[in-house]
Amino acid sequence: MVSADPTRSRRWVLHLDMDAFFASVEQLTRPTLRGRPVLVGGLGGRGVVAGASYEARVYGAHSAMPMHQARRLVGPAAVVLPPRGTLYGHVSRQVFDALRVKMPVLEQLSMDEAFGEPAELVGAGKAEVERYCEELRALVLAETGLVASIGAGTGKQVAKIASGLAKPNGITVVSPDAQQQLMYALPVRKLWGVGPVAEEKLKRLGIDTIGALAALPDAEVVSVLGGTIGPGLHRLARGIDDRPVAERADAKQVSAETTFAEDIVTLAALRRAVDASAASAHRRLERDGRAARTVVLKLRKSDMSIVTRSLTLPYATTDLQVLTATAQRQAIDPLELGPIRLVGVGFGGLSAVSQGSLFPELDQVTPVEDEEAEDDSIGDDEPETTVRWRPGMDVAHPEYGHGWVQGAGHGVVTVRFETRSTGRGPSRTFEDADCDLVVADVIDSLA
DNA sequence: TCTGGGGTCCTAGGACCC
DNA sequence: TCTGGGGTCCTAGGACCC
Repeated sequence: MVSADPTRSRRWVLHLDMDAFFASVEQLTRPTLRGRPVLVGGLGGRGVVAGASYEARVYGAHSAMPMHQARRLVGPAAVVLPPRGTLYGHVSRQVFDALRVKMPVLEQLSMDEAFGEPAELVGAGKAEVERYCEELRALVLAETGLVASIGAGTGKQVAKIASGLAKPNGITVVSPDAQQQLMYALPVRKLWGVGPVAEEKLKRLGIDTIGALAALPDAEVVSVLGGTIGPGLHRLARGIDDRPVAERADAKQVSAETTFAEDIVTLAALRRAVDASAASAHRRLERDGRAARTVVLKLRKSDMSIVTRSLTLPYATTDLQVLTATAQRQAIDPLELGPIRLVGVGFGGLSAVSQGSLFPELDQVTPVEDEEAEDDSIGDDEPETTVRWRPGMDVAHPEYGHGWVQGAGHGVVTVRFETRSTGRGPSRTFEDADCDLVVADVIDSLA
């Protein structure tokens, strides 16, 4: 075993992971849902679970599972809600802002996960690390009302595995001498970077566990997993993981994509979808504040294969018309390509300043002919009942306050009036057209 | 009624430049 | 007269992560 530098080997890396984050935020802000099996995700036929409460996991539901399947597993008690991304982002910021006070350097992996490597834990013992993690958990709970689990170990890989073991609502500190025993027994898939493909390759060689991978000669690992990925994974398997914890750089691209309930089969329909995706990605670009040079069009066919086309402009721009036209230029007629289930537009080559063009003559955007613009505009949505209220929406009423739509249809809408601090609130039913009921800010549900 | 949406990184070929 | 080598940028696809 290589452990060259003793100060390195005594560092502690922490991995903090919010428990069932999306579902927990729903249960926090909508007290009626506490203790109930909540599924957050797409409601349509092609939706998948983005978050499942522990009450839902008991039935076997988990994230990335098709929603209809999760629903069937959980049964009639299931509460299915559309994601409230803005709210999760807001709470996520609360979590990590609070943590940064204690741990200034955080490597955030997603809305609900981050690594930390606190300087004051260098050389600390297990009990001290546990105390520290308990303080972090208390901090998160006090700040947000939510529960986080934390794993600790000599490196990122072990810390991440440890936080998985700590869930729900716990702490797992893996000391250096316990590390190998723990790791070697785990399936190789648990290694960060081993997905379905690498797992299958290793399986064919009879390599099922991290220990078996660790025991393989270097050369063999390289021949199976490649010269770039292979050596890194081999080191991780052997418990060598001195990757530093560092703040993430700015995003390299922003994108927006949509899967349609029914496949797109005409060019006109594809054009409309590209317009919508470009506009949506453009909103992200504006929030980001940078300009883009490269425009990527992504199409997923009905057989799930992905086709991408990209074009790089001579200069970076924030201009919606230019970016949209560049995306449109890359569209492929579904008559040639086949039915399309997903359309996405991404903007890359992001640079801080939006420069004017050095070559204005190149800026002529060849307008895309809007062939068949008129036809085909029916049939992409459900029957024309202007649905004002959808389940899961945040609403407000002058008398009852803030609430959320539990059910809508047949000319009436049922609203549960409650927020984080109210406890379980009353439900009331209104006429669809009731003027007192208005759409409300999702953040108000945290009150 | 199969399989979301937001990302990262790597590979590999061709164009182009010196 | 049949042929270099290195570097960068662009494009397309794919594995992987949460």
